[in-house]
Amino acid sequence: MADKLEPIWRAVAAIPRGAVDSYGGVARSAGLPGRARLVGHALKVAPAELALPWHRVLNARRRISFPKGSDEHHRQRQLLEREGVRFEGGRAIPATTAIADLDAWLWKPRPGPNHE
DNA sequence: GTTGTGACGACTT
DNA sequence: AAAGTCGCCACAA
Repeated sequence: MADKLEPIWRAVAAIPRGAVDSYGGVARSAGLPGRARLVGHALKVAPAELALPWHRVLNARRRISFPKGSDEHHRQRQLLEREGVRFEGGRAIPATTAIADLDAWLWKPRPGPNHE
């Protein structure tokens, strides 16, 4: 078994339900920065027994990488929606977006007394 | 060895 | 926004 694929599979398995990650993000988590394509390959050849949440991996634009209209595309979208991920204009909105938005609000430089 | 392809991504037009 | 270009590298022919 290729040693490179195992850390990738682990990283994918670690994506929480309702969340999504990108191929590049998974690659970095696996200690293989710049190897996004390898992640795609790893998922393609992943043994079914691992039951990986492969559907939580999208491309950097948070879009499904399969051609729109393909069976795989539809299957992935259905699996994501089943766990609370919504789609707007083909873009995936993770179930944890509310938290991400709050985080952005907390960090956004807003008008008012600000001390550095 | 060389070439083309690809579940990708960052950058530049 | 959309289309190129380039870097990445495993794999098949």
